[in-house]
Amino acid sequence: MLRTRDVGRKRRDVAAHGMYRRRDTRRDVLIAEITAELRRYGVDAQHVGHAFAGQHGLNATDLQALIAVMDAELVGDPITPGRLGEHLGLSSGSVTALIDRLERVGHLRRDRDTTDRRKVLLRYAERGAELAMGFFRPLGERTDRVMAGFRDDELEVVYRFMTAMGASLREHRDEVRAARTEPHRRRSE
Amino acid sequence: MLRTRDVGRKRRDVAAHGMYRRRDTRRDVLIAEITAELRRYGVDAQHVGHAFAGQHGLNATDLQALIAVMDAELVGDPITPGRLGEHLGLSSGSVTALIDRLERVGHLRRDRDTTDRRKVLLRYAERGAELAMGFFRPLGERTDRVMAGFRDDELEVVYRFMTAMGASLREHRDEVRAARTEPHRRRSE
DNA sequence: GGCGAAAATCTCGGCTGTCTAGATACTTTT
DNA sequence: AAAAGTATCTAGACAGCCGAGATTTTCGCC
Repeated sequence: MLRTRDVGRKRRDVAAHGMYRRRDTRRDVLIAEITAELRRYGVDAQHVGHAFAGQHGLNATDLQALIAVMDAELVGDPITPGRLGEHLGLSSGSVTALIDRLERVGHLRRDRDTTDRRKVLLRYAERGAELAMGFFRPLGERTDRVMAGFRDDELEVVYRFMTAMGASLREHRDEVRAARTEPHRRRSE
Repeated sequence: MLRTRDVGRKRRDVAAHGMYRRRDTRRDVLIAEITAELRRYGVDAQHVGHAFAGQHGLNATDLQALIAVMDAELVGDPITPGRLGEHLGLSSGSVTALIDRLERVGHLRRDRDTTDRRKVLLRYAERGAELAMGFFRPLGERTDRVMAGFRDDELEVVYRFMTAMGASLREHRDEVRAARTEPHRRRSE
Protein backbone atom coordinates (compact mmCIF):
# COMPACT_ATOMS: atom_id res chain seq x y z
CA MET A 1 0.00 0.00 0.00
CA LEU A 2 0.95 3.64 -0.02
CA ARG A 3 1.82 3.65 -3.68
CA THR A 4 2.44 7.29 -4.54
CA ARG A 5 2.75 6.44 -8.17
CA ASP A 6 -0.77 6.43 -9.52
CA VAL A 7 -2.06 9.40 -7.62
CA GLY A 8 -1.02 12.05 -10.06
CA ARG A 9 -4.55 12.59 -11.28
CA LYS A 10 -5.29 14.77 -8.31
CA ARG A 11 -8.58 13.44 -6.99
CA ARG A 12 -9.18 15.92 -4.25
CA ASP A 13 -12.77 14.77 -3.99
CA VAL A 14 -11.54 11.54 -2.51
CA ALA A 15 -11.56 13.45 0.75
CA ALA A 16 -7.93 12.88 1.38
CA HIS A 17 -8.45 10.40 4.14
CA GLY A 18 -9.42 7.04 2.78
CA MET A 19 -6.25 6.46 0.92
CA TYR A 20 -4.59 4.40 3.55
CA ARG A 21 -7.04 1.67 2.49
CA ARG A 22 -7.92 -0.64 -0.32
CA ARG A 23 -10.55 0.67 -2.69
CA ASP A 24 -11.24 -2.28 -4.91
CA THR A 25 -14.90 -3.02 -4.37
CA ARG A 26 -17.84 -0.77 -3.78
CA ARG A 27 -17.76 -1.92 -0.20
CA ASP A 28 -14.13 -0.93 0.19
CA VAL A 29 -14.95 2.50 -1.12
CA LEU A 30 -17.84 2.86 1.30
CA ILE A 31 -15.70 1.88 4.24
CA ALA A 32 -12.95 4.26 3.23
CA GLU A 33 -15.36 7.12 2.72
CA ILE A 34 -17.17 6.61 5.99
CA THR A 35 -13.90 6.47 7.86
CA ALA A 36 -12.75 9.63 6.16
CA GLU A 37 -15.99 11.43 6.83
CA LEU A 38 -15.87 10.53 10.49
CA ARG A 39 -12.42 11.96 10.76
CA ARG A 40 -13.37 15.14 9.02
CA TYR A 41 -16.42 15.47 11.18
CA GLY A 42 -14.28 15.35 14.29
CA VAL A 43 -11.90 17.97 12.99
CA ASP A 44 -14.68 20.28 11.89
CA ALA A 45 -16.48 19.90 15.19
CA GLN A 46 -13.33 21.00 16.94
CA HIS A 47 -13.13 24.04 14.72
CA VAL A 48 -16.71 25.01 15.40
CA GLY A 49 -16.08 24.76 19.11
CA HIS A 50 -12.90 26.76 18.85
CA ALA A 51 -14.49 29.52 16.81
CA PHE A 52 -17.57 29.77 18.99
CA ALA A 53 -15.52 29.80 22.17
CA GLY A 54 -13.24 32.48 20.80
CA GLN A 55 -16.16 34.71 20.01
CA HIS A 56 -17.28 34.51 23.60
CA GLY A 57 -13.95 35.23 25.17
CA LEU A 58 -12.94 31.75 26.16
CA ASN A 59 -10.91 28.92 24.73
CA ALA A 60 -11.87 25.49 23.48
CA THR A 61 -11.11 23.79 26.77
CA ASP A 62 -13.32 26.20 28.66
CA LEU A 63 -16.26 25.45 26.41
CA GLN A 64 -15.77 21.71 26.70
CA ALA A 65 -15.58 22.05 30.45
CA LEU A 66 -18.73 24.10 30.60
CA ILE A 67 -20.56 21.51 28.57
CA ALA A 68 -19.31 18.71 30.78
CA VAL A 69 -20.49 20.55 33.87
CA MET A 70 -23.94 21.06 32.41
CA ASP A 71 -24.19 17.49 31.20
CA ALA A 72 -23.33 16.15 34.62
CA GLU A 73 -25.66 18.44 36.49
CA LEU A 74 -28.55 17.75 34.15
CA VAL A 75 -28.12 14.04 34.69
CA GLY A 76 -28.39 14.63 38.40
CA ASP A 77 -24.90 14.21 39.74
CA PRO A 78 -22.74 17.29 39.46
CA ILE A 79 -19.14 16.77 38.47
CA THR A 80 -16.12 17.41 40.69
CA PRO A 81 -12.86 19.05 39.63
CA GLY A 82 -11.14 15.69 39.74
CA ARG A 83 -13.57 13.98 37.42
CA LEU A 84 -13.61 17.00 35.15
CA GLY A 85 -9.86 16.75 34.88
CA GLU A 86 -10.10 13.12 33.85
CA HIS A 87 -12.81 13.88 31.36
CA LEU A 88 -10.76 16.60 29.71
CA GLY A 89 -7.39 14.99 30.18
CA LEU A 90 -5.99 17.79 32.33
CA SER A 91 -3.77 17.86 35.39
CA SER A 92 -5.14 19.00 38.70
CA GLY A 93 -3.36 22.31 38.51
CA SER A 94 -4.82 23.10 35.13
CA VAL A 95 -8.28 22.20 36.32
CA THR A 96 -8.07 24.64 39.20
CA ALA A 97 -7.03 27.41 36.85
CA LEU A 98 -9.78 26.44 34.44
CA ILE A 99 -12.45 26.57 37.11
CA ASP A 100 -11.07 29.86 38.38
CA ARG A 101 -11.44 31.36 34.92
CA LEU A 102 -14.96 30.12 34.42
CA GLU A 103 -16.03 31.11 37.89
CA ARG A 104 -14.54 34.56 37.56
CA VAL A 105 -16.59 35.38 34.49
CA GLY A 106 -19.71 33.88 36.02
CA HIS A 107 -20.19 30.75 33.92
CA LEU A 108 -20.21 28.37 36.84
CA ARG A 109 -19.72 28.21 40.59
CA ARG A 110 -18.18 25.93 43.20
CA ASP A 111 -20.27 24.22 45.84
CA ARG A 112 -18.90 22.17 48.68
CA ASP A 113 -20.42 18.73 48.90
CA THR A 114 -22.32 18.55 52.19
CA THR A 115 -21.70 14.87 52.84
CA ASP A 116 -18.05 14.66 51.83
CA ARG A 117 -16.63 18.07 52.44
CA ARG A 118 -13.38 17.34 50.66
CA LYS A 119 -15.23 17.43 47.40
CA VAL A 120 -16.20 20.46 45.38
CA LEU A 121 -19.25 20.21 43.16
CA LEU A 122 -19.38 22.28 40.01
CA ARG A 123 -22.66 23.83 38.99
CA TYR A 124 -23.37 26.00 36.01
CA ALA A 125 -24.58 29.54 36.48
CA GLU A 126 -27.17 31.40 34.46
CA ARG A 127 -24.61 32.78 32.08
CA GLY A 128 -23.05 29.42 31.43
CA ALA A 129 -26.38 27.86 30.58
CA GLU A 130 -27.15 30.59 28.08
CA LEU A 131 -23.80 30.11 26.43
CA ALA A 132 -24.19 26.35 26.12
CA MET A 133 -27.64 26.72 24.64
CA GLY A 134 -26.36 29.31 22.21
CA PHE A 135 -23.87 26.73 21.13
CA PHE A 136 -26.20 23.77 20.82
CA ARG A 137 -29.44 25.20 19.52
CA PRO A 138 -28.29 26.11 16.01
CA LEU A 139 -26.42 22.85 15.79
CA GLY A 140 -29.51 20.96 16.84
CA GLU A 141 -31.64 22.64 14.23
CA ARG A 142 -29.26 21.68 11.51
CA THR A 143 -29.06 18.15 12.80
CA ASP A 144 -32.82 17.85 12.79
CA ARG A 145 -32.98 18.87 9.16
CA VAL A 146 -30.49 16.17 8.27
CA MET A 147 -32.28 13.55 10.31
CA ALA A 148 -35.53 14.37 8.55
CA GLY A 149 -34.07 12.78 5.44
CA PHE A 150 -33.95 9.34 7.05
CA ARG A 151 -36.60 6.80 7.90
CA ASP A 152 -36.83 5.31 11.36
CA ASP A 153 -35.30 2.01 10.32
CA GLU A 154 -32.43 3.85 8.70
CA LEU A 155 -31.76 5.77 11.87
CA GLU A 156 -31.71 2.46 13.69
CA VAL A 157 -28.88 1.35 11.44
CA VAL A 158 -27.00 4.59 11.98
CA TYR A 159 -27.49 4.29 15.70
CA ARG A 160 -26.21 0.75 15.75
CA PHE A 161 -23.23 1.86 13.72
CA MET A 162 -22.31 4.82 15.88
CA THR A 163 -22.67 2.81 19.04
CA ALA A 164 -20.38 0.12 17.73
CA MET A 165 -17.82 2.60 16.46
CA GLY A 166 -17.89 4.50 19.71
CA ALA A 167 -17.33 1.40 21.78
CA SER A 168 -14.51 0.33 19.52
CA LEU A 169 -12.81 3.70 19.73
CA ARG A 170 -13.04 3.79 23.49
CA GLU A 171 -11.49 0.36 23.70
CA HIS A 172 -8.70 1.59 21.51
CA ARG A 173 -8.28 4.70 23.62
CA ASP A 174 -7.88 2.64 26.76
CA GLU A 175 -5.39 0.41 25.03
CA VAL A 176 -3.34 3.38 23.91
CA ARG A 177 -3.45 4.93 27.34
CA ALA A 178 -2.44 1.68 28.98
CA ALA A 179 0.76 1.74 26.94
CA ARG A 180 1.75 5.13 28.28
CA THR A 181 4.04 3.79 31.01
CA GLU A 182 6.65 2.46 28.62
CA PRO A 183 7.00 5.07 25.93
CA HIS A 184 10.63 5.89 25.13
CA ARG A 185 12.44 2.76 26.17
CA ARG A 186 14.80 2.10 23.31
CA ARG A 187 16.69 5.20 22.29
CA SER A 188 17.27 3.97 18.75
CA GLU A 189 18.15 7.13 16.79
CA MET B 1 -36.96 22.57 28.17
CA LEU B 2 -34.10 22.15 30.57
CA ARG B 3 -36.36 20.97 33.35
CA THR B 4 -34.02 19.82 36.07
CA ARG B 5 -36.89 18.47 38.05
CA ASP B 6 -37.48 14.99 36.67
CA VAL B 7 -33.90 14.00 36.26
CA GLY B 8 -33.28 12.72 39.75
CA ARG B 9 -33.39 9.10 38.71
CA LYS B 10 -29.80 9.28 37.59
CA ARG B 11 -29.83 7.65 34.20
CA ARG B 12 -26.17 7.78 33.42
CA ASP B 13 -26.68 5.39 30.57
CA VAL B 14 -28.46 8.13 28.72
CA ALA B 15 -24.97 9.15 27.69
CA ALA B 16 -25.35 12.57 29.15
CA HIS B 17 -25.68 14.36 25.86
CA GLY B 18 -29.08 13.92 24.41
CA MET B 19 -30.83 15.75 27.14
CA TYR B 20 -31.06 19.02 25.40
CA ARG B 21 -33.72 17.35 23.27
CA ARG B 22 -37.16 15.89 23.37
CA ARG B 23 -37.28 12.16 23.97
CA ASP B 24 -40.91 11.34 23.47
CA THR B 25 -40.96 8.90 20.59
CA ARG B 26 -38.58 6.15 19.63
CA ARG B 27 -37.43 8.39 16.84
CA ASP B 28 -36.66 11.23 19.24
CA VAL B 29 -34.60 8.88 21.32
CA LEU B 30 -32.70 7.66 18.29
CA ILE B 31 -31.91 11.19 17.20
CA ALA B 32 -30.79 12.18 20.66
CA GLU B 33 -28.59 9.12 21.01
CA ILE B 34 -26.98 9.46 17.63
CA THR B 35 -26.21 13.10 18.30
CA ALA B 36 -24.72 12.20 21.65
CA GLU B 37 -22.67 9.38 20.24
CA LEU B 38 -21.25 11.61 17.53
CA ARG B 39 -20.17 14.12 20.12
CA ARG B 40 -18.56 11.51 22.27
CA TYR B 41 -16.81 10.04 19.29
CA GLY B 42 -15.23 13.38 18.53
CA VAL B 43 -14.03 13.85 22.08
CA ASP B 44 -12.64 10.34 22.30
CA ALA B 45 -10.89 10.69 18.98
CA GLN B 46 -9.19 13.79 20.29
CA HIS B 47 -8.05 11.89 23.34
CA VAL B 48 -6.63 9.07 21.30
CA GLY B 49 -4.68 11.53 19.22
CA HIS B 50 -3.46 13.37 22.27
CA ALA B 51 -2.33 10.21 24.02
CA PHE B 52 -0.63 8.76 20.98
CA ALA B 53 1.12 12.02 20.20
CA GLY B 54 2.31 12.36 23.77
CA GLN B 55 3.85 8.92 23.67
CA HIS B 56 5.87 9.90 20.65
CA GLY B 57 7.13 13.17 22.01
CA LEU B 58 4.84 15.53 20.21
CA ASN B 59 1.58 17.29 20.84
CA ALA B 60 -1.85 16.93 19.29
CA THR B 61 -1.31 19.73 16.81
CA ASP B 62 1.91 18.18 15.58
CA LEU B 63 0.19 14.90 14.89
CA GLN B 64 -2.68 16.57 13.06
CA ALA B 65 -0.19 18.51 11.00
CA LEU B 66 1.77 15.43 10.13
CA ILE B 67 -1.38 13.71 8.99
CA ALA B 68 -2.41 16.68 6.90
CA VAL B 69 0.99 16.74 5.23
CA MET B 70 0.76 13.06 4.38
CA ASP B 71 -2.79 13.33 3.15
CA ALA B 72 -1.90 16.16 0.82
CA GLU B 73 1.21 14.51 -0.53
CA LEU B 74 -0.53 11.19 -1.11
CA VAL B 75 -3.20 12.96 -3.10
CA GLY B 76 -0.50 14.40 -5.27
CA ASP B 77 -0.27 18.05 -4.31
CA PRO B 78 1.87 18.72 -1.28
CA ILE B 79 0.62 21.30 1.16
CA THR B 80 2.24 24.66 1.86
CA PRO B 81 2.69 26.25 5.29
CA GLY B 82 -0.05 28.71 4.49
CA ARG B 83 -2.63 26.10 3.63
CA LEU B 84 -1.57 24.00 6.59
CA GLY B 85 -2.21 26.96 8.84
CA GLU B 86 -5.70 27.37 7.44
CA HIS B 87 -6.39 23.69 7.82
CA LEU B 88 -5.34 23.68 11.46
CA GLY B 89 -6.61 27.11 12.32
CA LEU B 90 -3.18 28.49 13.21
CA SER B 91 -1.47 31.79 12.54
CA SER B 92 1.52 32.00 10.27
CA GLY B 93 3.92 32.38 13.15
CA SER B 94 2.65 29.28 14.86
CA VAL B 95 2.91 27.32 11.65
CA THR B 96 6.55 28.19 11.27
CA ALA B 97 7.26 27.03 14.80
CA LEU B 98 5.26 23.89 14.17
CA ILE B 99 7.15 23.01 11.01
CA ASP B 100 10.44 23.79 12.74
CA ARG B 101 9.61 21.30 15.45
CA LEU B 102 8.59 18.56 13.05
CA GLU B 103 11.53 19.14 10.75
CA ARG B 104 14.00 19.15 13.61
CA VAL B 105 12.97 15.68 14.76
CA GLY B 106 12.87 14.39 11.21
CA HIS B 107 9.17 13.89 10.63
CA LEU B 108 9.00 16.07 7.55
CA ARG B 109 11.05 18.41 5.42
CA ARG B 110 10.68 21.65 3.47
CA ASP B 111 11.02 21.79 -0.29
CA ARG B 112 11.00 24.92 -2.39
CA ASP B 113 8.49 24.82 -5.18
CA THR B 114 10.47 24.91 -8.41
CA THR B 115 7.94 26.86 -10.42
CA ASP B 116 6.85 29.44 -7.85
CA ARG B 117 9.87 29.96 -5.66
CA ARG B 118 8.00 31.91 -3.01
CA LYS B 119 6.26 28.76 -1.90
CA VAL B 120 7.51 26.06 0.40
CA LEU B 121 6.19 22.53 -0.06
CA LEU B 122 5.95 20.21 2.90
CA ARG B 123 6.80 16.56 2.44
CA TYR B 124 6.83 13.83 5.01
CA ALA B 125 10.03 12.02 5.81
CA GLU B 126 10.49 8.33 6.52
CA ARG B 127 9.97 8.78 10.22
CA GLY B 128 6.79 10.74 9.80
CA ALA B 129 5.29 8.09 7.57
CA GLU B 130 6.04 5.39 10.09
CA LEU B 131 4.44 7.40 12.83
CA ALA B 132 1.28 8.08 10.87
CA MET B 133 0.94 4.43 9.96
CA GLY B 134 1.47 3.44 13.55
CA PHE B 135 -1.40 5.68 14.38
CA PHE B 136 -3.80 4.54 11.69
CA ARG B 137 -3.18 0.85 11.35
CA PRO B 138 -4.60 -0.30 14.67
CA LEU B 139 -7.49 2.08 14.25
CA GLY B 140 -8.17 0.69 10.82
CA GLU B 141 -8.21 -2.85 12.07
CA ARG B 142 -10.75 -2.01 14.68
CA THR B 143 -12.84 -0.13 12.19
CA ASP B 144 -12.82 -3.10 9.86
CA ARG B 145 -14.11 -5.38 12.56
CA VAL B 146 -17.00 -3.01 13.23
CA MET B 147 -17.80 -2.62 9.56
CA ALA B 148 -17.93 -6.38 9.18
CA GLY B 149 -21.14 -6.31 11.18
CA PHE B 150 -22.99 -4.37 8.50
CA ARG B 151 -24.36 -5.31 5.11
CA ASP B 152 -23.51 -3.28 2.04
CA ASP B 153 -26.88 -1.59 1.91
CA GLU B 154 -26.56 -0.64 5.55
CA LEU B 155 -23.20 0.94 4.93
CA GLU B 156 -24.80 2.90 2.13
CA VAL B 157 -27.21 4.37 4.64
CA VAL B 158 -24.41 5.19 7.05
CA TYR B 159 -22.43 6.77 4.27
CA ARG B 160 -25.35 8.89 3.17
CA PHE B 161 -25.86 9.94 6.76
CA MET B 162 -22.27 10.87 7.46
CA THR B 163 -21.99 12.80 4.24
CA ALA B 164 -25.08 14.81 5.03
CA MET B 165 -24.01 15.48 8.59
CA GLY B 166 -20.56 16.49 7.48
CA ALA B 167 -21.88 18.93 4.93
CA SER B 168 -24.26 20.39 7.46
CA LEU B 169 -21.54 20.84 10.03
CA ARG B 170 -19.25 22.54 7.57
CA GLU B 171 -21.99 24.94 6.61
CA HIS B 172 -22.46 25.71 10.25
CA ARG B 173 -18.76 26.17 10.74
CA ASP B 174 -18.60 28.70 7.95
CA GLU B 175 -21.57 30.53 9.38
CA VAL B 176 -19.98 30.71 12.80
CA ARG B 177 -16.71 31.87 11.36
CA ALA B 178 -18.43 34.52 9.28
CA ALA B 179 -19.77 36.05 12.48
CA ARG B 180 -16.30 36.49 13.89
CA THR B 181 -15.92 40.13 12.86
CA GLU B 182 -18.48 41.46 15.33
CA PRO B 183 -17.87 39.60 18.58
CA HIS B 184 -17.76 41.87 21.64
CA ARG B 185 -19.75 44.91 20.59
CA ARG B 186 -22.00 45.53 23.53
CA ARG B 187 -20.15 45.57 26.80
CA SER B 188 -23.21 44.65 28.84
CA GLU B 189 -21.90 43.58 32.26
C1' DG C 1 -11.97 10.29 70.68
C1' DG C 2 -7.64 10.80 68.74
C1' DC C 3 -3.86 9.26 65.29
C1' DG C 4 -2.10 8.22 60.78
C1' DA C 5 -3.06 7.04 55.96
C1' DA C 6 -5.73 8.22 52.04
C1' DA C 7 -8.41 11.40 49.14
C1' DA C 8 -9.62 15.83 46.90
C1' DT C 9 -8.36 20.18 45.88
C1' DC C 10 -5.35 24.13 45.61
C1' DT C 11 -0.72 26.83 45.12
C1' DC C 12 3.42 27.93 42.76
C1' DG C 13 7.30 27.94 39.39
C1' DG C 14 8.63 26.77 34.92
C1' DC C 15 7.81 25.48 30.15
C1' DT C 16 5.66 25.28 25.64
C1' DG C 17 2.50 26.70 22.02
C1' DT C 18 0.16 30.42 20.16
C1' DC C 19 -0.65 35.13 18.69
C1' DT C 20 0.45 39.76 16.69
C1' DA C 21 3.23 42.78 14.24
C1' DG C 22 6.77 43.54 11.45
C1' DA C 23 10.74 41.81 8.47
C1' DT C 24 12.34 39.16 4.47
C1' DA C 25 12.20 36.75 -0.07
C1' DC C 26 10.38 35.97 -4.30
C1' DT C 27 6.95 37.01 -8.15
C1' DT C 28 3.98 39.75 -11.05
C1' DT C 29 2.62 44.13 -12.88
C1' DT C 30 3.39 48.44 -14.98
C1' DA D 1 13.42 48.05 -13.03
C1' DA D 2 10.50 49.97 -9.49
C1' DA D 3 6.09 49.10 -7.18
C1' DA D 4 2.72 46.27 -5.56
C1' DG D 5 1.43 41.73 -4.12
C1' DT D 6 1.93 37.15 -2.01
C1' DA D 7 4.14 33.64 0.91
C1' DT D 8 6.96 32.70 4.56
C1' DC D 9 9.78 33.71 8.53
C1' DT D 10 11.40 36.38 12.92
C1' DA D 11 10.82 38.29 17.57
C1' DG D 12 8.54 39.46 21.84
C1' DA D 13 4.64 38.84 24.89
C1' DC D 14 1.10 36.09 26.92
C1' DA D 15 -1.92 32.29 28.28
C1' DG D 16 -2.67 27.52 29.40
C1' DC D 17 -0.62 23.33 30.94
C1' DC D 18 2.18 20.32 33.85
C1' DG D 19 4.32 18.53 38.09
C1' DA D 20 5.49 18.62 42.82
C1' DG D 21 4.37 19.92 47.16
C1' DA D 22 0.96 22.12 50.61
C1' DT D 23 -3.72 22.16 52.66
C1' DT D 24 -8.11 20.47 54.15
C1' DT D 25 -11.16 16.82 55.04
C1' DT D 26 -12.44 11.88 55.60
C1' DC D 27 -11.92 7.06 56.99
C1' DG D 28 -10.19 3.02 59.56
C1' DC D 29 -8.21 1.56 63.72
C1' DC D 30 -6.82 1.30 68.29
